[in-house]
Amino acid sequence: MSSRSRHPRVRREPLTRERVIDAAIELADRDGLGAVTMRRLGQHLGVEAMSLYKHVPDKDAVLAGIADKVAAEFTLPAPGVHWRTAIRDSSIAAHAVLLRHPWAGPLLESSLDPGPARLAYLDAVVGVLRDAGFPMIDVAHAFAALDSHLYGFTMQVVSWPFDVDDYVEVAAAMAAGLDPDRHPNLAAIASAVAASEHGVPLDFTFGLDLLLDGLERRLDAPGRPSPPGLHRH
Amino acid sequence: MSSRSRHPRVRREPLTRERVIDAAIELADRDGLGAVTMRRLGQHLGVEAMSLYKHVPDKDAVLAGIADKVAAEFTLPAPGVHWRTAIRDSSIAAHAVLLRHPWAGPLLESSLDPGPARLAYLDAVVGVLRDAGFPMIDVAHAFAALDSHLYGFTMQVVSWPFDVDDYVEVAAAMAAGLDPDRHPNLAAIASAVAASEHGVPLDFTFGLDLLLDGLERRLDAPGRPSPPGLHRH
DNA sequence: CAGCATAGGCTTACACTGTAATCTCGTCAA
DNA sequence: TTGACGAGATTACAGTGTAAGCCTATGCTG
Repeated sequence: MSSRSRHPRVRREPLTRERVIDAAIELADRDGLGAVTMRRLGQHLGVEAMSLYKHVPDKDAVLAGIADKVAAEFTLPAPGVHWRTAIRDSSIAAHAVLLRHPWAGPLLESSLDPGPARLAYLDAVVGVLRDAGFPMIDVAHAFAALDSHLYGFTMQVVSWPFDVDDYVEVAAAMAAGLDPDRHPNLAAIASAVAASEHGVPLDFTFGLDLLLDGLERRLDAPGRPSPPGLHRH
Repeated sequence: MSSRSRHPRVRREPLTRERVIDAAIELADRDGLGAVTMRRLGQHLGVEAMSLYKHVPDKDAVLAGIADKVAAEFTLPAPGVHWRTAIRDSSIAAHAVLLRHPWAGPLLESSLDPGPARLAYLDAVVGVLRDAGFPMIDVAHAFAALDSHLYGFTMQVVSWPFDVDDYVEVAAAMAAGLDPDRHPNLAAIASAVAASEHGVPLDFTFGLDLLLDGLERRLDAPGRPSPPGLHRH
């Protein structure tokens, strides 16, 4: 029986960096990153805004904190599996996480010094590529390309504010709004999407597999300065 | 001689949406997007903040305006050239433009309704892919992948606040700051980069060519549901 | 030429942001 | 019991976007 329970006064759970950051994630998930305000954050925790500063140096620290907590949701590439499978699966999982927290992409990609969770993820992916036998320079290149696809593609999808299921409907509206004389190709693609029942054409794995194919081929044909021919046009 | 010149009173050039947006671009290029403030923008134009609202509905319109003006700097894919060359060149050019305006990437990628310049670019790229003979669904996929790489990669590079030339130096500092026990692979790659004289390893064309290779192969081997085998692991 | 509507700038004001400085008070060690 | 400390509250300030209204030189109309 701690001294706390001896006092009948209702004492709310003490504030913590952890609790602050969790609350911030809730807020961001529910109302968007713009809703994460020191005052609203405090209000969400039943506390004045300035009290947060006892547990967090400033707002940037909150943002870095929630970014790294999202990175902690990433699944590390599985060890002992073919490098391609490991990377493919972890990339898809990371993409799914970023879709759950649509506000996190820019925070993660542009953070100058990554938090521990992101560092762990980076190290694991780089490790898989190294073990696969890629030369160091290719590891750097491959990693940059994979990460670019992850964040670039996710941001693209996220900027669609609509539910993924309404995709066909949105495409129809877009097709109707486009002038077919001025933008014939966009109109064509929009109406093609609108007419299809194929569901959502925004497939993360398309570009991912393109990259992985190229990397695999590069690994099989070493000495070649780049994928077969055609490098400079 | 217009009536204007008859008056000796120094009359500053009248405000314009165009002039507002140009000034905003100057501000953003010089001091970052965060410096683009209605008040500072007005100050830059010798005018009170509220006067801007006579030419622009709100700040979002300014942001959309400067985003599209950046898109207007893109080089459209050249017509009458092999599709791969056209896309490759225009992508590289777009990447260069985004490096000149490091703040523009997120604005362009996440703008809900693109401005005319961006629409023209999108239409041109989609047109090249269509003419190349890609089936419609692949056009959508290919475009998404290429755009993801463009913005994803650019954002990655841009978040490095250092001059590109100091890259080796930065890598050395990073290698020194990393715990080789906790992050052996990152430490290895950082020190490898630091030790090499290969200049900057962040090469936009690496991932780009990976994607283009895959697309080309896909075009040559139709009927195949995806690049050779290995699609699902 | 007289008069007036209007466009294009200015002033003020308000709600909201991050955060520095200070104050209060309950808890715990000596 | 005292005294220090630490967590929360209060107040205050500079800066943000922008709504509402004012003021005046311009240019059109009679």
